[in-house]
Amino acid sequence: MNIRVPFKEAWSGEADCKQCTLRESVLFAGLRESDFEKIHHPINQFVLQPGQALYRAGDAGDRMFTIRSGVVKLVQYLPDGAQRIVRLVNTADVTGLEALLGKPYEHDAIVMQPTEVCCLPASTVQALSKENPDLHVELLKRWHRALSEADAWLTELSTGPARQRIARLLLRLVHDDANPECILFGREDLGAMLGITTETASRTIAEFKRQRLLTELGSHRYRVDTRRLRELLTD
Amino acid sequence: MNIRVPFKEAWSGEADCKQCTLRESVLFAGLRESDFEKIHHPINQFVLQPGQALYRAGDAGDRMFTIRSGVVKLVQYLPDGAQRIVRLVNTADVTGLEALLGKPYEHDAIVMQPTEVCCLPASTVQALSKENPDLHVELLKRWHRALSEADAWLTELSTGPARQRIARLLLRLVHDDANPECILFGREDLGAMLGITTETASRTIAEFKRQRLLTELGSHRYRVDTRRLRELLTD
DNA sequence: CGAGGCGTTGAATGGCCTCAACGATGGTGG
DNA sequence: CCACCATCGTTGAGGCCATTCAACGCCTCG
Repeated sequence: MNIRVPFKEAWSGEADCKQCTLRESVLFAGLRESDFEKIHHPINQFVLQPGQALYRAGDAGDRMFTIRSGVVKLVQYLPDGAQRIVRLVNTADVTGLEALLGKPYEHDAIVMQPTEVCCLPASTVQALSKENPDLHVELLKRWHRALSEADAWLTELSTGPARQRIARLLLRLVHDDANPECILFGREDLGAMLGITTETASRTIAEFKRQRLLTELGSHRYRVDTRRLRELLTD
Repeated sequence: MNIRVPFKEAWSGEADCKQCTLRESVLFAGLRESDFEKIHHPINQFVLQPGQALYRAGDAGDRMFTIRSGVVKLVQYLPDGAQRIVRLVNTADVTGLEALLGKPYEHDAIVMQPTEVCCLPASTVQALSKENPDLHVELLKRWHRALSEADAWLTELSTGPARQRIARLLLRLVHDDANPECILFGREDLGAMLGITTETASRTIAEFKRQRLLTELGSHRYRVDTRRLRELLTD
């Protein structure tokens, strides 16, 4: 289904980390002038399209990825073929941290929207982090963040009846409470995130629309009635 | 229900990390002779009894804990009171890593069996890790391990029907395939781990016993028919 | 001996899954 | 430009599985 793309086809340039527009929030935020001189391998940038894989579970982990824009899903599979989306990776997040320890990737990382990524060779990050404690701390923060996310997915998105799970997911997807909009995923992905079937996901979303908890704005965009959704969770 | 215990009551001595019997597998495995001199605060050891809390969600995170023996559950709560066990911490694992970043703990850490712990002040670990890259890597490994566990709990223990979840949990609890025994938890904890009710947990365990997939050995110990359990997962 | 905690079991309900059909949408090729 | 097909979302019917509420036995402990 999802085709792995030779990175060449998606290559979109060589990054200038010093000038990076995400510099504030990005892994390399704490780098000093002198550190940049130690980056010998160029940092490449890519653009990927929905359905393409950033990496696959089991691949030798030799690089990490900073998401500059877009969304990536991390997918794990059970022996019987069942799949579960374990986490989402958003703008300014780093994924593929396993590479830092020389371990193979543990998920399929599959792009859900057009996505720009920077590709950080594990060896480069290893070398830099040996001498720069700030980067060190920054790495721990990323790992902490991933773990918090993982725990939240378990308690919020895999607990209770389907309506509550969907409600919690929607509230999670709305970043700005003043402008409560979000982009919703395909029903299959919804199911894989919440541990329910695509039909149940579809039915519940449809029901929310009828109850005007959701208003469709076109092209997968929805307005969310956060207040009533929250009520639904406390009753 | 679970009472927080002033650590004084459980205090069982001051650790000599150099002579630690877990030295091989423990966080401080990579420490050099010279590093030990930098440990100014003593490393305290404690013994806790089932039901006691190592720490509580929201507590200021100022120390991390190495489990020397026993099992600790990490619990998260939903606003409506529902609770979920998100991970277990076993012998030689470290918990409370949040403290390293100065963040409050994110779970209740509650002891399930009589448990020995070492208490590592966050400041000590921070200081040591600034200068010792081995400890640095060791920390990343712990974090990686926690994250892998978290993902596995989601895909293996929170996916599919109750029977499969329990089967997967049992297989996970058996460490030695040649001697397939495990210690089983209370039904309430089982439910909280798997996202099912205590009744369903009880019913399923009882059914497994009737089918001789499980044989009770007394005091929560069970013999597990790993082969037939695995078959159950692939059909 | 009584009380409370824990595991088990029953009956009934309801929610979710399965299987199936159908409409809408969007991209492709004639 | 339109017919065609594939994909995706929706909806229905039926059945199973898990939940809910309840009762009961067992054990430990005060």
